[in-house]
Amino acid sequence: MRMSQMFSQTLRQAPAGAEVKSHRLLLRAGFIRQLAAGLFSYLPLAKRSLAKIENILREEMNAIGGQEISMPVVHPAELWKETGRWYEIGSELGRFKDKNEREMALAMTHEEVIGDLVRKEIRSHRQLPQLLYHIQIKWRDDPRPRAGLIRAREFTMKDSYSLDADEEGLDRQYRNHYQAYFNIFNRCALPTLAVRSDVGMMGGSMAHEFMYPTPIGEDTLLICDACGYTANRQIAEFRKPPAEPEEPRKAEKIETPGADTIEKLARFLGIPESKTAKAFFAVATITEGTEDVERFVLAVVRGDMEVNETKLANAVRAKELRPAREEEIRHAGASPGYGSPVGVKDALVVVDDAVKDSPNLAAGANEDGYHLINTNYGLDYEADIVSDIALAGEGDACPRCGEAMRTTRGVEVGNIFKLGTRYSEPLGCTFLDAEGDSKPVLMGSYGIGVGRLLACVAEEHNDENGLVWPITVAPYEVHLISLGGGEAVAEDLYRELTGRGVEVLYDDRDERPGVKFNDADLIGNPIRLTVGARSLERGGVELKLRREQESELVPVEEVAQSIERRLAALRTEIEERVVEVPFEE
RNA sequence: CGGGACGUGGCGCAGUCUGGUAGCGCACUCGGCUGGGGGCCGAGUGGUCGCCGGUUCGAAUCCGGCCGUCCCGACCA
Repeated sequence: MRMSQMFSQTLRQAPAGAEVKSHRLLLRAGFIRQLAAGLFSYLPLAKRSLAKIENILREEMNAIGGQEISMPVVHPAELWKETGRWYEIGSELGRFKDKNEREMALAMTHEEVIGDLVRKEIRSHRQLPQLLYHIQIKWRDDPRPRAGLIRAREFTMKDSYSLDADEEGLDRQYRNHYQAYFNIFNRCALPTLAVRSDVGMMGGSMAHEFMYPTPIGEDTLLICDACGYTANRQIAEFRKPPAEPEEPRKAEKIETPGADTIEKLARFLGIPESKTAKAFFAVATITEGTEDVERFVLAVVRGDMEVNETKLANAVRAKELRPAREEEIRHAGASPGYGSPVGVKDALVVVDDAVKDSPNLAAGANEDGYHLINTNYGLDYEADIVSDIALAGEGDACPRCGEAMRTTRGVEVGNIFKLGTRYSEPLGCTFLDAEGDSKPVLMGSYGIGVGRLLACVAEEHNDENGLVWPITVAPYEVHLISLGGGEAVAEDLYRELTGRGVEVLYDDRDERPGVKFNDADLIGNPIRLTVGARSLERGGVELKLRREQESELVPVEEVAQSIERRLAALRTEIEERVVEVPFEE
């Protein structure tokens, strides 16, 4: 491609509002343009990089038996009503009516449509297993799009769906994806971690998220460097520091004026926070039968811990969970700042397992200005549910090996879910097994955000001058610059290299050298060739890797060979990153 | 949805407080010089100042409403 004819232009300054590095650089280098919040156009450079990523996705999906299909972006509402998601999902689902006033949905994901295909096509266990995938646009009306391509409203996703007759088959497909995803991210030179995760709106029994660790990430991860345990904070477990064994004493009400936080209470009583109980009030939306009801939830953790709202929501099987308002708390007979399960009515009481095993805790008396000392689970109050509902944090002990864990932030670039029968049952996706019994198909779903992946690669590979693409994702392999006196040789080289199948971006513009060098650095193709009177006098063409400082002088007639050698080396480097990864459950 | 900020040529911004006929840098066009890290000189093109309404002799500027964009939070895969 000749830059004199290329549609993309570089920008000296990034538009205001682009704060994240990848967003700024992709904008500045002419890869993307924003149309509206969370909506982007992909210019030629981005389109080329995306095509490369998509090909990697295809290769890895095909390698584990995937077959590519394509499903619509617009779906009839009926399908989404069948799985219940039409009602479960809020404004994030795009809805509209067609000209006949039929309700339609914009695809957020494609479980419903796959399910519809499966129930129409799959009848026998002989047709299983299957792995179908497509690369398609999704619409999620995110309440807050941000960070450019990292969180867009319209985005392209590779999603695959596995269909199996039994648990072993589903497990195999899940593990295949686990490895394939590492291969994909390694081939894109993007460091990632697989972490155990919450199943969220997808439903199902097991899920992993593939996280690119970066401070701009929106998720918090817990990592144990000693044994390799990794988990999203939403579900991360940890070993809770055990309480000192004591004989339970009799609860006693005492005056604690102004001690409406755990910190103040502990200081007032002269005890550690671990000797107190913390109450958290929430209202959960729970589906009972066919109805959604709101339940008041009183959660209790030990004073030295925080409530994990995801764990709490899962413990009560809530569809939604929000903090309670003061009047709701008072209505239940509790008192904000002085709350505990003792004496509250009409509350779903959830107690963290550590509270159950910690004797003689100071807890609220449900009366402003008063606490109870020496409360004991089982003596002073009971719970509807005892479960782990505590939030893991920096330094907490690993649930597996007990070593201190650390936290880091991450961007989710992919996820894998064992859906089981979450969709096949409501949609009636059944098959006849070898015994002639009708059984629901076991499904898995596996997603990778293509644009987000591109943005993460950009986020990882850049320097103060611009992007530094890995060879597998770069829009072009070679950036050829002609300077004064080098035009004729550059033209010849451009013809020769493209003739040999090398992807060359050729800066044939009448620009000053500084402009050309800066644009080359900004765009970030891996190899730069510079031809000018000065280089020719010294005996040839300058060859420089984007990521390195020094250039090498190559005689004109050896350039093609030299380029091919360099490209092969860059590819080998990437291939060496692709290794087998042990499955961490 | 809660909090905050911003909206002025393609991009980055000033002007708004204190109302008086819209400006700077970059980009773009033409001419000339220059020619290995965003160069210089000269001449130009381009803006209903987000939209609607109000106040006023007069509104980018003051007032009200709306829309849009970004950031923090809530939410979410």
